[in-house]
Amino acid sequence: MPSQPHKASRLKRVTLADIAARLGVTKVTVSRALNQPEKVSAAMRERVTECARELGYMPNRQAGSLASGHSRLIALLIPSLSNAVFSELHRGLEAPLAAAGYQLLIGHTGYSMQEEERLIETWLSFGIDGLVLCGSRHSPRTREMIARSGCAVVECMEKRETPLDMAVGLDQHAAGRAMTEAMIALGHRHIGFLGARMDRRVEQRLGGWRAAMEAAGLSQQALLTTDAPSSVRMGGELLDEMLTRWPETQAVFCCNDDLAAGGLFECQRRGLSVPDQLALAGFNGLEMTRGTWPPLASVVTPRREIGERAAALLLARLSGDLDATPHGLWEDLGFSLQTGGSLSS
Amino acid sequence: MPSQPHKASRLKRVTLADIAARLGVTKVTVSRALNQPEKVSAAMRERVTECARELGYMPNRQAGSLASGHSRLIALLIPSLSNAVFSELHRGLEAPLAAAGYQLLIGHTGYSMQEEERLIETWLSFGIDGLVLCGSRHSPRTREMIARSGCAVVECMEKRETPLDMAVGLDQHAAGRAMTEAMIALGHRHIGFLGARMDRRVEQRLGGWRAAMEAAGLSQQALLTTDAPSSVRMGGELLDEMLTRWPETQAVFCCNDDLAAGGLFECQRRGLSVPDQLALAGFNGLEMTRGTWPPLASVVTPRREIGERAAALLLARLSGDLDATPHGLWEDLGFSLQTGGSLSS
DNA sequence: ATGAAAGCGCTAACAA
DNA sequence: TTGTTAGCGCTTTCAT
Repeated sequence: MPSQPHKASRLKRVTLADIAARLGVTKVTVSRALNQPEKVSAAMRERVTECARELGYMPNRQAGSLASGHSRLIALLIPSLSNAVFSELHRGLEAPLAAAGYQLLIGHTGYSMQEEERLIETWLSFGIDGLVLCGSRHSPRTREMIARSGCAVVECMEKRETPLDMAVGLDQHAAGRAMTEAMIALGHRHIGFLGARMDRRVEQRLGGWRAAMEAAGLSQQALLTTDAPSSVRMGGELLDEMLTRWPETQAVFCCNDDLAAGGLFECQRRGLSVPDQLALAGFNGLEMTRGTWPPLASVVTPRREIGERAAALLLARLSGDLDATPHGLWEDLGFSLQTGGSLSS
Repeated sequence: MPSQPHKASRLKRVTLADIAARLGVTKVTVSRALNQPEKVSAAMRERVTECARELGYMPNRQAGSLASGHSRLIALLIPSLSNAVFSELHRGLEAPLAAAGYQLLIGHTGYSMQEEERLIETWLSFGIDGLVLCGSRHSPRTREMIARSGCAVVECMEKRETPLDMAVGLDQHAAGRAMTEAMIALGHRHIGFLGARMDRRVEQRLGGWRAAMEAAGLSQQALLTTDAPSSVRMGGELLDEMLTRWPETQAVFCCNDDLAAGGLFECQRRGLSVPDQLALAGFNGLEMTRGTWPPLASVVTPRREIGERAAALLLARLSGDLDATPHGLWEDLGFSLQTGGSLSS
């Protein structure tokens, strides 16, 4: 590694040894006073904390982790920073993990398995104790590294019959099917599907739409997908194309709420009334769906609860409650439908 | 620290020593073959990489960092995970830092100075080499820890006359003023301001609105703010209240695009035509503003460029180009106005 | 309640 | 090109 002139200019680091020397005790005592205060006399505790404060001591956790073999670090890998779904997953994880003394790291994969692999390699080499992943698609090397490391893992969001270790989420296929069935039940026959950023979860939702349409004997013709990132604007463009190609369309199921919001704006642009002339539904039930006009119908997914449950599983695993949380565990947290609004008045 | 039964169950870690023993050389040689391949014979390089692969070797970066004194880790602290502004800042940082061999850590402060302090303490104790912060408000302890550590720092987004080290962003006050002046130039007299999540940047934008209104001799009465998080829904609620209390309002400047989008939906709910009956503007110029109908007027901020510039400054500092990047440096990357659409047809 | 010794896995500086 | 010697700062035993 190259030299680092900048750091060279800093003050010398204060270490346990400095405190120990100043107090005429050994490093062990100082370490205990700071990390296991009950194992040290009240007087000593007092003197050590006072001196640490005075000198501006900051522990070196690299050294600590190296010596102890664990870091109290848990990494969360999310596909997208701007997708509110993952920020709510994060919210669910953060509090319980922090309460148990774990620090949550956030990594950004950009929906790339390769980037996921790179990040996991980095995190593992920094000694993380646990890992939270989104989805169930991982490279072979990712699987191998995780297995070797013995790191606790939870896979989130989608159904996972054979998890790497533990998994918690919902059945995206069933959710897609349920919403489509609701649309059919409202009397719609020409129901289109709009999908962007076609990752596994979106494909599962699409599968649900297909299953429902097929079961009802309806045409699966009005289908438009793109691998490009999902966005409000993309929703408008896709809906425009759909209405141009299949003008008979009565209802559109969008693979997420951003797309559906864009669809809502496109309807305004065209002067189409929602839901009277066109019914619209999204997926995830983000906060936004209750701020649009009309309110957006959507499949509400328990993102935050998934995070909370994932945290609980991780903590159980890390604390050694092995029997209570069997490997291969899969928990289904379900979903619910938010109808009305953009679907029916 | 508590015991860790889970990790105990894993395979023994493969270390440099294992490879060295197997090859009948010393650890140093193996370390060199892996990290400074040019310092070792081609044959040796070959044997080492092969053996490392075979044994599934994964370096321990805690040990490496501890020994070398640097980690090649840079932390980015963002106030909100779901705000697209910060995800684009991240995007700007990521590529250049990765290209230079640095790993970017993401931390989430939730707009809390205290959480920022806690995170910085954690990251510093894990030996980060650089730090990217949003904004210029930091607790005294945060400043002190950063100073002691000698860690390179860039403060992003807002104007900063006296940075901790380096800063890059834009003048939020001037941006707020410019948009307000544009609204005035369009002939509007009753211009309201809507603000949520009143952090420093939003306060500066509000200050810009005030300055422009005052300069034009207009009333600053139509002002509604809340400390609650910003959201589409909140935008609708605030606009509803504003139009109820000040029915004469002709134009509304929202402190960000989410709020403005909510305002757009509220106008639909009320059957108000935008911009004919009410003009609307947001702030940031997110992708979304080009997906609404009508397209949303907004102040376009160079978030991505700020990230790229921050990365460049950090790398310059870390590589020792001290003279080229003076401490106390502040770079203004400006802004631009996106008008038309929701502001005027 | 405190200490002594040993070592976590790696890299830096210097030798050969 | 490769090896030797010393740590980095902390936490573990195991003693006392």
